[in-house]
Amino acid sequence: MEPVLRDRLTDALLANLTEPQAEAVRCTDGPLLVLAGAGAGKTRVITRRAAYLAATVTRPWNVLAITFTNKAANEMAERLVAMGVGREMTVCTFHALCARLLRIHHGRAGLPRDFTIFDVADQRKVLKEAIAAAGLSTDQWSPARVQGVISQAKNQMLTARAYEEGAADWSQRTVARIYAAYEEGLARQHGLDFDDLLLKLALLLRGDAELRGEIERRYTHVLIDEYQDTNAAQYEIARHITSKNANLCATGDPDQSIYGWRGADIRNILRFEEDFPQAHVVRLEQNYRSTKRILSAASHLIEHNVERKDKTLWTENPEGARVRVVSVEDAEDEAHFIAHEVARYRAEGGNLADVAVFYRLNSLSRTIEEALIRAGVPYQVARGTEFYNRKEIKDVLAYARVLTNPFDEVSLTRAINTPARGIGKTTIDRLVAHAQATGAPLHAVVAAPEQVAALQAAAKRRVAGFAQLLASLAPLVDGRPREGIEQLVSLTGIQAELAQLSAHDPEPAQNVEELISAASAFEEAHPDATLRDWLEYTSLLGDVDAVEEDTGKLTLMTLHAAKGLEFPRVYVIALEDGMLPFCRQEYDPTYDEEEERRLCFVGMTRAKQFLTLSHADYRMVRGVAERKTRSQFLDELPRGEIERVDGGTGSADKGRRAPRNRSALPADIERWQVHGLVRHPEYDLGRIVWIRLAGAQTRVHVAFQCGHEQTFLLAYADLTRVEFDEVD
DNA sequence: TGTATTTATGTTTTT
DNA sequence: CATAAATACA
Repeated sequence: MEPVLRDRLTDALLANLTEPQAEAVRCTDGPLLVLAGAGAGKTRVITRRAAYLAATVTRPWNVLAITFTNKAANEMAERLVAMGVGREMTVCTFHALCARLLRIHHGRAGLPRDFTIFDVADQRKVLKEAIAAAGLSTDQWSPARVQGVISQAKNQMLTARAYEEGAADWSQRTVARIYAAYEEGLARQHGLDFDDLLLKLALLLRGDAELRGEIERRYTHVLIDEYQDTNAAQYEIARHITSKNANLCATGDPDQSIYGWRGADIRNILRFEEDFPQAHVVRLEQNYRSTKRILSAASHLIEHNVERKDKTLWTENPEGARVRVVSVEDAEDEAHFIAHEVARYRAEGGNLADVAVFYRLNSLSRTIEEALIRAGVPYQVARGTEFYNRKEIKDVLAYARVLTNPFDEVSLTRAINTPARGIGKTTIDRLVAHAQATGAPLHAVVAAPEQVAALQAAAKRRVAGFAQLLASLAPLVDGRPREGIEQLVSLTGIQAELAQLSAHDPEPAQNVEELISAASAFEEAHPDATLRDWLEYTSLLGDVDAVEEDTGKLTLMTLHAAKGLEFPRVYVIALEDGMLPFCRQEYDPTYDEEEERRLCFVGMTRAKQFLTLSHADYRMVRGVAERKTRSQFLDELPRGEIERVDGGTGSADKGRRAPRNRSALPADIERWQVHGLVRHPEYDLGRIVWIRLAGAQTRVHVAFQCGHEQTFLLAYADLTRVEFDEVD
């Protein structure tokens, strides 16, 4: 770059920054920790810093910037282009970086070239097989739970072997067996799960000094955003790729650490100065986002955390309106209140893109969505992965995946009978059995069904037909994404089937069309990408990545997804005990009150102008109305900044709400016992076989005299207890 | 074999 | 409530 041009660029990059911000941009040598409070302009600073590095001490391709979401990466990359830095800088998430490096260095990592990334559903299938293979039952070993344990282990850098060595009791030793079988299943299918991406790269770097050197020469300067949410594997990767240059810039905020449940270790950021004794630390504590009142409310809340580095956010922004705490009777009223207020805002000329609703649980969006539809308010939900979980989309992608990686049995067994071509469970079981017996990969058995003695002639013919279809589709994976998907949809017969279905249900066909558009859009953004590349891209997509800007729509998302975003008008709903802070049971061992508080803090600090917090007296949870008390967090807010609002009761149209006193446990619940007698209007007398006490979820299993047996949700069941002396 | 219906069962949050 | 698995039926 010409010196004159360069000076002009660096001047521009330092313009309009406060002194600490400019310091974070200018400090190019050695480790740097930027402790940036919420709304302190962190994104702006790191983007400028990346550009500044590229303009002064190094070249764009020597800079690696790691963000938390793909969306953040794309936005940063775009801004860099606008600043004249070009597209050569590496800006991506940890997971994308790992996928890329493992792909390039698959040989050194001991991975097959064609490995694919398994999503949670695929993982679940492999895990179920692993549980069966270990001779265990899924009743006792819930796949969901084991999946969680294995994921946690991988995040802590524990391989199956290491986990087994550390197993302290019988239960852990059993999980170790399942873990080992699961790894075997994944390896056989050439699959990596999300956690593997991090784990495998960390292990590769740990044992390969040459590769470390190579990467360090390539990336002389590394930036990692949201450092407070890195886990052990990410931490190790970060250390490995920066140990020599030590040009690591970590940015983050301990008060916004909200991924502890996923293995994120807040200590990674807290010990940065120990890891790098020569580290320079910059604190950004001036908030440019929120009004004084919003900031004050959020600050008061977070100060209730005990394990916390002291930090005081301040702002020169106006005082603003008070933070509202809205009380309503139930979720319908809450939704009605928000929908109508937003509709009014829109009618008065407001832009819906200014408005966001945050909640702790995805399931809470439904009531809000219904109210918004009724009020005619357009909205988008940050749930990108949901699209890719639809049956018809998975069907199409199963083909793409099996073509990319023939060893992928999850996709192979899905594609083999979609659309239905008479290859059912029995046939598949026989193919699998043959593969197991001979040790041949399943795809090879499918390609040569005539060798499977157990198969009937007709079945052999059908399987051979499918194998032929696959072979004819094979070239598509190295072609263009859009054309590949189009060909695939048409040649497999999926298109024809969906077209036929369209009269009854047009959605699947539309979704497939949307998938083709998505492939098309990717193609435009990445002119030389193949179907294979697109597949990898889709498997790394997250929920927030689907959020579009300037759509003129209101945005709904979880509090977790909201991190890093900002909106002029924010609603945080369901601030109730057990919802936010969220807690499944009294004795929930994973409960972390401080993390829940940080989550609430993150939500509140997204708001620029107006912040509304709401709570309801009743809320339906899993189909049962539950009495709720207001969240303790509401009582931790400063009285002076709060305005209490009665959201009105019964304002919503609750037409089909059950009028009877359903969902109440019988008053004499403590006298119900096993072997006790009960009466039911239909089945009459019965004896209680077992009782599972679980609050509103309490279930009883009754064996009736008539021979009928049934489990009841006690709150709903029309059962009455019968004393012995009432019986004839 | 494939589809429709019933029934059991379970849970945050995400790359 | 919502989904997945199990079962009944065409």
